[in-house]
Amino acid sequence: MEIKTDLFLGDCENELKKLSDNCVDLIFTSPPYADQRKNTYGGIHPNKYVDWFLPITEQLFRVLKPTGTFVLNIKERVVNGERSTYVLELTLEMRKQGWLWTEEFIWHKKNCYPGKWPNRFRDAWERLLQFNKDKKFAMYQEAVMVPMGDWAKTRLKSLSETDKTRDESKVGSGFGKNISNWLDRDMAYPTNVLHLATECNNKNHSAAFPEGLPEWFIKLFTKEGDTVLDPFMGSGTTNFVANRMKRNSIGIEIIPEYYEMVKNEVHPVELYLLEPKTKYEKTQSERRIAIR
Amino acid sequence: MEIKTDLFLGDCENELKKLSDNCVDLIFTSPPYADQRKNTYGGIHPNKYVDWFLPITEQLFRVLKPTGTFVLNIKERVVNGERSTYVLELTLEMRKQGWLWTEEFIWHKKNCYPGKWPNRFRDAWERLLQFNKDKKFAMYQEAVMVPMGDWAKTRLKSLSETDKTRDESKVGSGFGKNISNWLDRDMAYPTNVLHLATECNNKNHSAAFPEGLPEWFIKLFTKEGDTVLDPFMGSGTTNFVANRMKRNSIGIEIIPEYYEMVKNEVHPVELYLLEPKTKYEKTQSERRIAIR
DNA sequence: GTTCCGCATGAATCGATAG
DNA sequence: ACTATCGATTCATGCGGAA
Repeated sequence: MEIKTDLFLGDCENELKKLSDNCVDLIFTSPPYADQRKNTYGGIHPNKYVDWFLPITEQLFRVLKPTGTFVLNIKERVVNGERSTYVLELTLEMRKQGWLWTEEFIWHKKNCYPGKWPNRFRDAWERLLQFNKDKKFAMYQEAVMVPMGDWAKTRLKSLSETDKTRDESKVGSGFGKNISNWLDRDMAYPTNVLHLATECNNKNHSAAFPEGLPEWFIKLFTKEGDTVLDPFMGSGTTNFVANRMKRNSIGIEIIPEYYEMVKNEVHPVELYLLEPKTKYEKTQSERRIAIR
Repeated sequence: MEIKTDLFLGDCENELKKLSDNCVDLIFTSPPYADQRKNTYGGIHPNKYVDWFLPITEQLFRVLKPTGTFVLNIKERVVNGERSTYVLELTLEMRKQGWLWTEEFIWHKKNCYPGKWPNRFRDAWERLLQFNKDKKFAMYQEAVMVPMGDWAKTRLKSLSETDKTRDESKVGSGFGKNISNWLDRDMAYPTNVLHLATECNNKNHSAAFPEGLPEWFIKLFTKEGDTVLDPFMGSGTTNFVANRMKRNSIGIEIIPEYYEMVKNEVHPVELYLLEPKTKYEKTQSERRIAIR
């Protein structure tokens, strides 16, 4: 099976228009959060965020297959002592576009950013909003099952050592209580809470999320040979993981430095490049170059 | 210190009107979830939920002290394959009433019940929405500190140079300067993700949440002698915990069976009853009976 | 080979000060 | 008044080198 990685350099909304309808099985992305990453992405004001994002979700709706899934990793920031509401508003507006808000997964960030404030604790979670076009969508639950033999170990591992210490310090939390219920099973299904640490010691590139995050959703919502799209590619984590898992992938990035970096790191045999017309003066079909 | 537990039997909105302004330090409650089925307890249709709840939150706003906090335990149900949006809408509408949406805590239900659906995993989390009247509110962070991770033990031996230089070089957020402040620290501040198991072995009453949940928020947002309100008392978990923790509490319950059950279980010395006027034909002040 | 231990760093937030 | 910048504060993790 030949696996392709198509990379687009340019504005997300514009580049998406070059994709045909119903061609993507999974969209997994983490857009720039409002007023964050100002130094790189310029920062969208919380009040403008929904207006900025809706034209993009409209394109995403178009390119997603009817059986496909859109997973949006996002978290609202604190402004003036209060959580911004743009994620809530965005969800409501996306439903008006036809999206179904199927589920909300929680990414529990085991090693969240430190800090202390008089009225707030550390923020240790982010949203993973699942949207679909149709009530019927592809889902391969078995692919993310946890082997039962390792269940206790894995489950305990999912709660970090620190969490365990804290559990034991509580009275009667009895974590091992229900393990006996599972002894006669081989595999267990996971829940909608994911326990993952952020990757903070990656020298080359600092990804917004760990590889385990897209990996889990790629397993769950696609099979080999399917196509994964990340319209805010960044350092390309989604695309690298998709490639490794034998899924085709499409990445869109507006910052040339990131685009170049990903382009150079994707395994050449499996890379297709689509650069802006202005750069090479080629037609769209000509611009699809397979490097071998 | 004399600790009182005031119980009201009746409709939540009506009973709340009997309370004076700014008299409550913490509101902790888990309202009946929206339900399509009619004629069940709390069988409010998802489409009507916001309209039904807003008059109640208006009263809650009135009775809460300016320094007080409202913690709402809620989770939207799945209706027709989709998550209902009433919690999102409620949050937005409450802000129009003057509430500040300060924070959203996650209750990770470690032992949620097994189950299998073709397009959905087990729901292992619920929201704990924190609302305030003012940016300044009472918060006792030290009361909920947790054991620090093991890393601290080894960390303290070294006092490496980088810890100091990082601050001097001013590279983003620093660790450095005041390492001596926490040299002997063995406790850390928690995050906004709570790991608690549901209580499944409670014979008498099936509580919506484990005692650890109100306990944590009562520790965090009140001190001894303060007043806690649960406008949807149910089996009285909030009130029992508050009482044990030497906080006054108020409970409102519309179902007589629940009301009677809680009334009989609260320690008599500390119980004040406020029953509907129609039942005993007494004035409000007369109805305040201390049983000793 | 394990285990241990040092270490960089991460979608942060608040309050004060400056333009 | 209103926005922009800056300093102060704080944990946990996985990697890699050492024991």
